[in-house]
This record gives sequence, structure tokens and C-alpha cells, in this order.
Amino acid sequence: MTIQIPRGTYDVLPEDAVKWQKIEAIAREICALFNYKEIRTPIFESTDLFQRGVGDTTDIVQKEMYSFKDRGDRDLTLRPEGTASVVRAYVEHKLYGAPNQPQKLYYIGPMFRYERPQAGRNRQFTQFGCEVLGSADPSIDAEVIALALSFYRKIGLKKLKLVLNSLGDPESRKAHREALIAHFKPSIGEFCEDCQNRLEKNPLRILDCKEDHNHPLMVSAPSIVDYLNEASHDYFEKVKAILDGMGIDYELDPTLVRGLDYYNHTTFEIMGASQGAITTLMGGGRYNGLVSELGGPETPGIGFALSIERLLLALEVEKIELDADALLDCFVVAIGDPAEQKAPVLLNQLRQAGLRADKDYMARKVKGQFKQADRERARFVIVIGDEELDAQKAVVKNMADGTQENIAFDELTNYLKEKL
RNA sequence: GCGGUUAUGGUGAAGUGGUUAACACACCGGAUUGUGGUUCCGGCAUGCGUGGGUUCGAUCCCCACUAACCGCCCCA
Repeated sequence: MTIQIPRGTYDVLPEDAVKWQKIEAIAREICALFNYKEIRTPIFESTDLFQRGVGDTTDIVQKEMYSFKDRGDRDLTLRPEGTASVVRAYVEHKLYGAPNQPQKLYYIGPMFRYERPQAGRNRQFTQFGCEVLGSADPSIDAEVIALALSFYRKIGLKKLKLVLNSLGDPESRKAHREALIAHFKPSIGEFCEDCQNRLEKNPLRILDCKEDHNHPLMVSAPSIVDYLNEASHDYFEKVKAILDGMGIDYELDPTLVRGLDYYNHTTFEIMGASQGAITTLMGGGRYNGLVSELGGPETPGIGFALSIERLLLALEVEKIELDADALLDCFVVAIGDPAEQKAPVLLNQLRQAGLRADKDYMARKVKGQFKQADRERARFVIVIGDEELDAQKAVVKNMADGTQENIAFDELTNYLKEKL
């Protein structure tokens, strides 16, 4: 049997690669606008990094990591997300000491999670993410959200919903956590197995459970908003006020918990149009304890990550076409042996002059060569045959209007450049 | 990790336990001795996901495997 692509992966063929290029270009453009700088980190890291950074109780660490030992017996893992790596690099290169603070960073690259594939969920997928390290200013929270929305808007997506929540600072979280345990403990037996395990480890995530979503205790569960201390409450109010000022609509959802352990204060998601069950396009939040957790100084941080794959699905649902029209400037049609000898030479001259040019390589007849030129959306066709070689002139046909002219060989590039 | 559906050419898809596997699109060629997007005509699966089994015989029946899609869990 022929070898197949690994499960949960996919090839981006030329037709789609154009879309990827366009999306990536827009991401970089938006980041430049907001003054975010690119950072590139390795695709694998020490397994410890994710265990400590992402959190031992998360599904990602418990069952989704692509981990392996290398020949030097090191425990390594294909990165399941980008934040831990960025923070590791920030600490390792002491970027907290750099003069330009905060560090506003972005990345685009593949991530890996061992999951059951489905539309919008793959084992290798691509994230565009931003991280801001070193600032606890609420305007940064709003800026990061505004950046993501600007990106989607520039791409052309319309059906977007921003969902917002605050998990508060550690003190608030602790108070909430205790209230949650007190609330659920007496009747925890009525909940699913996962929730029973979550009770002591991370009761917050019980709220995230879909299975027991309709349980009366779920509805009456203590909400984080009632446990935010004054500082946390004020912070969240400021973030909301800035978003209001920017004219950004959002929906508050006190059950928006997010799956990674490092989040506190502001958390957010952007939902989009989708055919299936998966609607989350982007997720993020503040993680003020993560830098110190990974061995750096006490440093605030915030970031988001969004999936290019899901973005493409949303584009499909909204029926938005992204294709850049990559036209060919000219196509050389050769008739007869002498012309076929001449064609590659002529082609080379055209290309050296900066014209996007191609010819037939399938021994097609004249008609077939024209069809090929048409398929490639060539704007001009240059026809050469015995007569043209004798006269040192080519027939140049404008494919848009069908007109054609005789142009001397040494005038060709000038003529085309003028017309294009 | 669990449950469901599916698997025929480059693509979309019909189909039958028994010599040649519909049809459409795409592609190639011809009608137009050197001209595209229209029309007409012709060509185009030694093969029906992979591996076994049942059978005189299997693309069609059975089993396993693999993969895709959908749902659950969770997430981007």
C-alpha cells in the first residue's frame, strides 16, 4: 500500500497555499500596525516546560502531548501551544531586562496535539498568537483583543462574537475556589467522573463541563464575579471601559474558564461561524504568574492564540474568497521545431526582465497551448513560428480583448512592460 | 479515549455474486494546415481504501485494519 499522510495532518496544495500566504501576510501587517515583533521558538521543547507551564491538570498535558525521547535520552515534546515557549525564551534571554518594555511579541507556526481529528481539529495545526510580557496595564488587555479583531476584520470575517470574563487575582480565585468546593462537594456524586476528579484539583473547570451543563447546581454555582476582590474588580472594569471606548462589543460569560492553568484576570474567546460543533476561533487571557513559575522575575503577561485552520473554515462558512489573483504576465506559444528551440531562450529573457512568464512543456498543439495560457490566466500570449523567426518579430496577443500585434523580438520586453 | 456514518477514475457520483464497471465535470485530440473562454464528435478506471475469508467465481457477502466525516470529551 502506498504511504499515507499521518492521521490528523494535511497537505496545503498550491491552490490553498495562496490563501495561507495571504493570511500570514495580513497577520504580519496587523502586528506591524500594533508594533508587535516576531519571535521564533523551536517546535519541540523539554517536556517539563509544558508540564509546568501549561499545567499538569490540563487535558493537553494529561493526554494530548506528542512526547518522545531523543538519542541523548532527553524528554522532549512537540509544542502543543505557543505561550510556554515564548515565556521560556523571554526568561532564558532575560528579555525582562531589555529597554523596550513591555515586550510585544507574535508568532505564527505549527502546534501539535494528539487528538481525535475532526473538522477544525487536527493533530498538527497552525496558530497565530500574540504575547505581551511586562505590563499589567488594562489597556494592554484591550489592545490584544483589538489586534485579534482587526486581524479578522481585515481578513473579511463578519460573524464574530467576543466573550469576556475575569478569573481575578490569586486571592480572588482562592476565595472562589473554596466557595465552589463547598457548593459542589455535598452532591458531587451526581456529576460525571471528570467533574468528581476536578473537585479538589481544579473545581473551576467543573463549570466548563458540557455533560453536566444543565445540573441545577451548575446554574446556581457561585460565580467568579461575586468573588473578585476590589483590585481584580477594578482591573476588569477598566478593561471593559476601554473596550467600550473602542466600540468593541462583547458578551460577559462568567463560565468562560479556559483550559489552561496559567490564566488569571481577563480571559476571552472569539467565536465565529462554523458548520460543526467547533466555533472557537481564538482564545486567550492574562497569565500574571507564568513568568515567575518558569523561573523568571514576577512579570505580568497576556496573550492569545488563534487557529488558521479554523479561520479558513469560518471563511468557507461565510463564503468569503481570499484567492489572490496570481496572474501570469505572458505565455509563449511555439509552433514548429525552430520555434520550440527558440522558446526557452526567449522565456529566459522575459524572466530576466522581470516578467512572469511560462510556456508549454507537454507537447501540446497550438490550441492546447492557448488553453494552457488561458488556464494560467496569462495576460499576453507571445506566438512564435517559422514566419516570426524569419521576420524576427513575434505575434503578441492580448488575452483580455483578443487583439494582437507584431512586435520585434528586441522590443518585446519594453512593449509588454508598457502594456502591463 | 468513546459512539455513529462512509470508502468506486483527476473530481462528483451510479451500479451488479458471473464475459466489455453507467453518467457528468476535468483532461487530451479532431471539426478550425498556426490561436483561449461557446458548440459538436472521439479518447480516457487490467480497476472498485488495505489485508484476509466465504464461493466454481466477488467491487458487490463476512471479518480485521486504515482513513475521512459527524457527535461526545476537550480545545485553536
